[in-house]
Amino acid sequence: MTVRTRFAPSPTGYLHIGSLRTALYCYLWAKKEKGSYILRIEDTDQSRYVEGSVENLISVLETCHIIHDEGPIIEDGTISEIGEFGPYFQSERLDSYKKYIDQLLRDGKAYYCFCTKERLEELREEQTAKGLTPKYDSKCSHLTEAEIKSNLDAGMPYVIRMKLPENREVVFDDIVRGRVSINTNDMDEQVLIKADGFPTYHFAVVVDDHLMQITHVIRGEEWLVSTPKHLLLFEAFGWDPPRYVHLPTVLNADKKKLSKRDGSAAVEDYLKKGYLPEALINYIAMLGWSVPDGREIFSLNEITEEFSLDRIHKSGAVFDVEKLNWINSQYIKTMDDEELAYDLRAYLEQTDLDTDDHQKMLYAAQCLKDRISYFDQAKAEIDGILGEYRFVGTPEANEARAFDTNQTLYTEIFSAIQKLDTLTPEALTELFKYLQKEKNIKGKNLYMGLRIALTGDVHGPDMKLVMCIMGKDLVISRLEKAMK
RNA sequence: GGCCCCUUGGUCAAGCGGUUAAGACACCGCCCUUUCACGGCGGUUACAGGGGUUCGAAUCCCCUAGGGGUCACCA
Repeated sequence: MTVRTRFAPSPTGYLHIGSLRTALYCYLWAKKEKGSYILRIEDTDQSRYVEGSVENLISVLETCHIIHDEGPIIEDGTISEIGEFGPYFQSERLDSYKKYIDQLLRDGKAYYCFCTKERLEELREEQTAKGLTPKYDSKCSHLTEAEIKSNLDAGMPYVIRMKLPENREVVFDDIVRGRVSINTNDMDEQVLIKADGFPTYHFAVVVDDHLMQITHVIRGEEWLVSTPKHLLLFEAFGWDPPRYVHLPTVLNADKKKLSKRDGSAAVEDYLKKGYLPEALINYIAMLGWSVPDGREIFSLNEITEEFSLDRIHKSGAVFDVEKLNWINSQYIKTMDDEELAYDLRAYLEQTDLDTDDHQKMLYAAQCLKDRISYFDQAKAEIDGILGEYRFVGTPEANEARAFDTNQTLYTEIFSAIQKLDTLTPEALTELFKYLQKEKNIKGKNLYMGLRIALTGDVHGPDMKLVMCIMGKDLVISRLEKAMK
């Protein structure tokens, strides 16, 4: 049987890091097995719909190279669909849900419920007060046919609930969790169709996974305990259920579920900060999955080759930005200067560096390549070079000023630089080599003083590249200032 | 609180009855070096606790503790 997986987000905002991993694993498993990966939009809660979030979702997944075989796509700014199992928006599948809920109703596997929200709330309060687990009391399942008809005729609002067998142990074999067992007595008679006529997740997911011939449901751990309900529904219809794969939670540093409040839980945030999609995907893939030999840097294709569901971890994993930084820096190091210079443009626009000056951008790329972990850090580095000249009064800088004493040396550098047309690393290397030899001066004494004179700092990237980025004019004017 | 799930260093993790318990990030030290960084070398740090089973347990079973998830007409 061909493997078919699906990622089924609801369009309620940005794409969460944890969701990205779910999507990635769905994609990986489908590709690994030469199957299909489907994107389905679970928009059954109209009140939570966020304008533009579908478009955003699709574009973020696309930049991360997680491309679906079926589902909504964006062409020329408008949304259309590819695949033979559509529509892929649940809000457009209401006919299917209607058909199947009627079947359940006929078979006595579901029933109308006319209880008001007020009664449900009171019930909950009572149960909670008694220390019981809140749960619907099945009142409406005892309604006679005549009562139901008259309620319906009277136009009473209603929901449809699923009928649960009593005291039955529902057991299933989750691919990462193993055997999981839950008793129906601990379950609630879930609403399947809401008062507005829309299905709940629990109903829609079962109908759609069946109709779309999904073979593996790969989703977050938060669905683990509701899986028996879904299984019971599959059983009620006489359908074969898919295999289930419940992924461990992505945690924050406090070992709580990573959320918006932790700063960056949105994939877009990382993309904006200048993390490479390839690196992000690489890191995310390793959060909860690994290979025996310990390799950690993988391309998407390589991960696909190696991927297997049985190596997915059971316990939650803390999202560690430090490690992400390291992985991303590894990717940056493999970029060539042209590539890096191009990517850096957007991040350096607010600095004094002329991003249209290709040569200088190349110098910037060279000198930042193994200093930054992600692109956004480039700004501070360049500001440190070109920004406000600062003879900062820090103790560190003051101490280092001890080097800044050889005025004749600077005079010599000054005139040598003035003779150069433009500054190049080669020309500067030659100049400094000559000076070191002629003046018998230690590299440290030469460079340190120069660095302070030019940048007012004691730390920074390679001096020659710094000077090339500054350019002849700025170097000269700062030297003049330092010599006074 | 009920139910379900989880538990190897600070973090990600290898391990699936016999290992000196890998590796990576982070941290510390040394080397390289014009500083910082990069890189190289080395180091500190772990099987939650207690019972079993076994000649032998990180690996199997039980209990305890801790953590997480879930208990909506949200997904």
